[in-house]
Amino acid sequence: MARPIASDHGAKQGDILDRAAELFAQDGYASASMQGLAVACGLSKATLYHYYATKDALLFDLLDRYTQRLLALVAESEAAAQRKQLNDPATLHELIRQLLATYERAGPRHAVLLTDAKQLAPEQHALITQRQRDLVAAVTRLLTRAYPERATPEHATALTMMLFGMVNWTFTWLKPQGRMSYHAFAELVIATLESGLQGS
Amino acid sequence: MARPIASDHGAKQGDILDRAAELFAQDGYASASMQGLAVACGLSKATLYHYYATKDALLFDLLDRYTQRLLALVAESEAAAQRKQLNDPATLHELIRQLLATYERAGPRHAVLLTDAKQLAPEQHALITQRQRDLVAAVTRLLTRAYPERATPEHATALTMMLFGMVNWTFTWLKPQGRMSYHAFAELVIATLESGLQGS
DNA sequence: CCTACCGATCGGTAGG
DNA sequence: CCTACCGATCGGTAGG
Repeated sequence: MARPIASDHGAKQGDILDRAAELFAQDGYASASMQGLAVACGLSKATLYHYYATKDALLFDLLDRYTQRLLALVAESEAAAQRKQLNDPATLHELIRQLLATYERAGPRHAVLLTDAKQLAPEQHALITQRQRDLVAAVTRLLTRAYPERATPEHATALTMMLFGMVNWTFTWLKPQGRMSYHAFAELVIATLESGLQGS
Repeated sequence: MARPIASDHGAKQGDILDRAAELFAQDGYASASMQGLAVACGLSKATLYHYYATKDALLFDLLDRYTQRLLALVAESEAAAQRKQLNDPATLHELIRQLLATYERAGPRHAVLLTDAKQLAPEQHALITQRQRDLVAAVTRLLTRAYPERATPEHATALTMMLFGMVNWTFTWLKPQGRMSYHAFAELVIATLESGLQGS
């Protein structure tokens, strides 16, 4: 009978991914060494290689899980909006709040997604890119329903990318425990979508 | 008597920086090799090292020049606005058009600035970071004058970063020669700042 | 402007 | 025979 996998195998992988996200976000994937990651995890390099066969496999698992989580947020937000019987604009606003709440806890992962996905092998890179396209398509759908007059077929994608810009750019400047909270910033984004920056 | 510097020394440096921006943007600074850059430039590696003493010095020159250019845009836009006797919102809109027109031709440089500045030595990194802070401060000033009711002291920085998000994020999706032009996108950003996404 | 080559360090794997 | 791990070192390649 084969010996079962240690019960904390998955938990240790999760620990490694947390450390890797921090290290890769700080130094860049290519510059970060597996030796450095092993030390950060309190493991020997050989033990680290027990959990991930290659450095690439580690990066892929990190981005695979994270992009799946982001896609799941869309479904969750739509479900929550239906439960609360929200209208279309309110459903989009709910997703914006959920996205920023996620970014608040996933800053390093988001930085790695944006800067290091291109370091993956072409096939793996394509899979992650497709996930991001699916996310954009889902948000475009919500935004088209929320603001049908402005989000014409001609402009819907550009407006979606404008929204992703506002929200995703936070990884460069917004910090948990900073003066401006992620929650307050979400409301600022929503208010700007609603009526722009002119005084009321 | 010291041998004079070749008259095309500066021009060749410019060529190298153009190729380096493309290569670094594509592969990442750490993963791109000086050998690969030399080949892309049609030079031997030794000749490349004639123009830049180290790989770091090349990256620094690239980002030093580019951030200086971005800062100069603010001064130029303000001068142009004064010449045309534009009001405060129109002055900010002029800068948004100028920024996007610059990004249209500097896509690779912008990608390198956003992803690889952290690879510089701490002192050089600090200088580039300060340039970006100066740029943010200048835009915050324009935005506060343009939209004084919304851009309160409490919210001005966050709104500025929201604007930078919309505009800077283009490096991930907007392409010269694509369906949506940089000029059209600038107008979309301006319209959103003016009145949001609700139908008029 | 080239070929030849260095000291250092990388990702990944061996035996036990 | 398995797993979970260690100390040591491999071949290959980077910047210079």
